[in-house]
This record gives sequence, C-alpha cells and structure tokens, in this order.
Amino acid sequence: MESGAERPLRERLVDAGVELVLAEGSGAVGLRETARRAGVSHGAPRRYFATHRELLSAVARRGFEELAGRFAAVREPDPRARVAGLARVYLGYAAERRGMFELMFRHDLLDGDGAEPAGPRLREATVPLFGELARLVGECTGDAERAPVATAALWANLHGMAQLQGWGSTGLVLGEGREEELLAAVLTSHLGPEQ
Amino acid sequence: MESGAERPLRERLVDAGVELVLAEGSGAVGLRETARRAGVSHGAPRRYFATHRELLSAVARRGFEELAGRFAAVREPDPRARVAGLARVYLGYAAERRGMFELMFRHDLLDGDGAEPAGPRLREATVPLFGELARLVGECTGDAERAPVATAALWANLHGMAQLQGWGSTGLVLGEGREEELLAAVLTSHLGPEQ
DNA sequence: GTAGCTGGTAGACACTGTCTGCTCATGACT
DNA sequence: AGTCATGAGCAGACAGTGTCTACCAGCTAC
Repeated sequence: MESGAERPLRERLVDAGVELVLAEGSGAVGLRETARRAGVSHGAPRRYFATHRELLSAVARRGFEELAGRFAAVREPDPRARVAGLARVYLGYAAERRGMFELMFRHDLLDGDGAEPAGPRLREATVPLFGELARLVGECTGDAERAPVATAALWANLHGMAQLQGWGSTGLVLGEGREEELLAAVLTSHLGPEQ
Repeated sequence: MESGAERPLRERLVDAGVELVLAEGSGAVGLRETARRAGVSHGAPRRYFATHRELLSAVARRGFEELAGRFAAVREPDPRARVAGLARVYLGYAAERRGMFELMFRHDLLDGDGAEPAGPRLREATVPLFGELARLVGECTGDAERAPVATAALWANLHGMAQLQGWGSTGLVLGEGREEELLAAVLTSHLGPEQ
C-alpha cells in the first residue's frame, strides 16, 4: 500500500532534512539523524551526500525551489502590484518556513563555492529573479538607468526585513503587527509614492 | 615578562573565541578548541561557561561591545552626515569582522532568549541605538511621527546590505565596488534627497 | 591546623562526521 | 548456465565534540 513507486532514498533523505530543519533548525540536520528519520542505516546517506555540507546544500536547494514556485505563482500584471506581491511572497516564505529560510542564506554551511562540478550554484539562482525585479522597478520609477541600484537597495531592504522579522526585532522596536505598514513604507521609499 | 597582571581566564577564553570566529567562522568556536588555544584543559571553560551557547553568547557580546565602541566614535554633528557615518560604521564592521558580525545575529546559537537572569539581553542592546537613529531620521525628514517606521525600514536596509555584501551578492548583481553608490541610494530613499 | 572555597585537571559517556569493508541483489556479457 | 561488475545499503571503527563527574592544588579564615 505504502506507495506504488517508492520515492528514491535521496529524495526521502532531503524530505527528512526539511522536516528537521523546520522543526529544530539547521543545527539539527545531521547525517545520522536524517538517516534515522528516513529509516536507513547511518552510512546510507553517504552514497548520495559525500559530506554533511552536501546534504545541507541539497536541503537548501529544495528551499530555493519552493521559493521559486511561490514566485512563479504571483500573477499580478501591474508592475507595482507585482513587486509588492513578490515582496510579500519573500517575507511570507521567511516567516512560514523560518528554518529553511535561514539555512538558505547560511553560505558558510553550503557548497556552491567549492567543488560540485555539475548542478547550478545556489547563489546564482537568484540572478534571474533580480533581473525581473530590476525590470519591474524600472517600470515603476520610469528610470531604467538607476534601476539596478534601486533594485539592489530594495532587495537588501526586503532581505533585512525578513531577517529582523524572523527574530522579532521588528516587534521589539516598532510594536507588534506593523509589518504591512513597514512594507508599504519600504516600497514607497524605493519606488516612489503610489500611483 | 609575559604580562604584569595576567588577564583572567574568562577573558582569555573569549579572546580565543574571537580569534577563532574571525579566522574560521562560528562553527570553529568549540569549548575544547577554545580551551586549547587558551592553554588550559578541556574542562576548564566549564567553570565560566556552563554550556557551548554561553561561550558563543559571550563572544557575541564582545562583538556588540566592539560595535558600540565604533558607534560612539562617530562625531558628526549634522544629522544626515551622522546617519551616514553610523551606517558606514555598521557596514564597515560587518565587512572587517565578518565572522563576528555573523555570529552576533545567529540568534539560534545565542542565549538572551532563555535563562541568563543577570546580564542584559543581547538583542535589547540595540534598542537605544534605534532610539538615537529614530531621532536623527526625524530631524532629517522633518516628520517625527513617521520616524519610527522610516527608521525600521532604514535599519532593515542596512542590515540587508551588510548581509548581502558579506557573501558577495552585491558584487554578483551590481558589479564590484559600487557599495558607496548603493549606500547613497539607500540613504536618499529613506531620508529624501540630500540638502 | 583544619575546614571550606576557587580555579583548574582528568576521565568518562553519548553523540557526531567520516572512512572502510562487507553483503547481496540485479543485470550484462560470454 | 556461469561469471563478473555494479548499485545500494549495512555495520564497524576512529577521532573529535559537548557535557557530566570526581578529583586536587592552593588559598583564606577561623
């Protein structure tokens, strides 16, 4: 019954890693614990992940895929609404899947710098998204020349917001429940006033 | 010779931790390795740090002290120049002492949430600085009412920039050496055009 | 001079990542 | 059919880690 075609072990290990990172943070994602959760021996993961970092990288890559999926589901045609939608997706992902979000940006744990000949680098996966965002920002501000810098600024702002909201600093400093207001201010700052 | 009054072991352990975190990242700061660097037995740190997290927290606290010292050295009287100065200090610290900066915001590793009855919480140490920044932002924009939200936005922006610059994403997406330009754009976005 | 405290040593335990050798099924080739 | 190679997972070992515990050298105070 369990399932017609069994999911390959590699995927099951990443599944287990995702569960672990969401439940207990990236520190809990060990080779052995992951194997235990997947119901295999402690040495089994080694066939797919030569090292601890490779497992973590695979889990993080899963995160980037999830996030890309959410981005792809944003359908707003209007540039400004679209930027707002993408921003909300980003912040929403960071809030809902906190452990994943943190792991995804722990470059000290991840590969993508060294070795790994096949398979895209993790960081560079964000470049196309940056390109789309820059186009949208250009449309909003009507200044295509300054769009890259403005986009980098907006990008950094969103990333910082995600980070701060993640450890409650937004609430600490501003009072609870003012995220929407803050996001609106951020968008206005970088894109100019609405309409 | 070595030194007239010997530095207490607790401080020497934190020193060693700082060295380690700067040289090899927060993952390298272990109780045992730190003890080794300080030339004491592997159990010695336990007298001062009951747990690994406590050691890491002490190292992070040292970081906040360093950063506070740099902030205190900013002398610009003009509000806008002062904000710019503080921002440069923040980004400069993140760049020069990367490992420390990363550790300081790894709330999953640090205490300050649980236990630790005496001694100020780490996160809350940033609140007074936020207050000063909000005052300055209010002076720059002439809108004291919106200052808190504007300050939170700026704060998040700086933190995001520090993060992205730390792993080279700024360069990846914008080309190298455009940090000053980006900072200028960020300040303009949140404080309005210069003068 | 002896009791108690402070600051440190040393051994043990469970756990981790990594390495290595092993088993056993499957499938290809002769 | 028989052999061989390969893929996939198991199991044991090793060093290193955090944590716990017992122990001991000095010092101070009565």
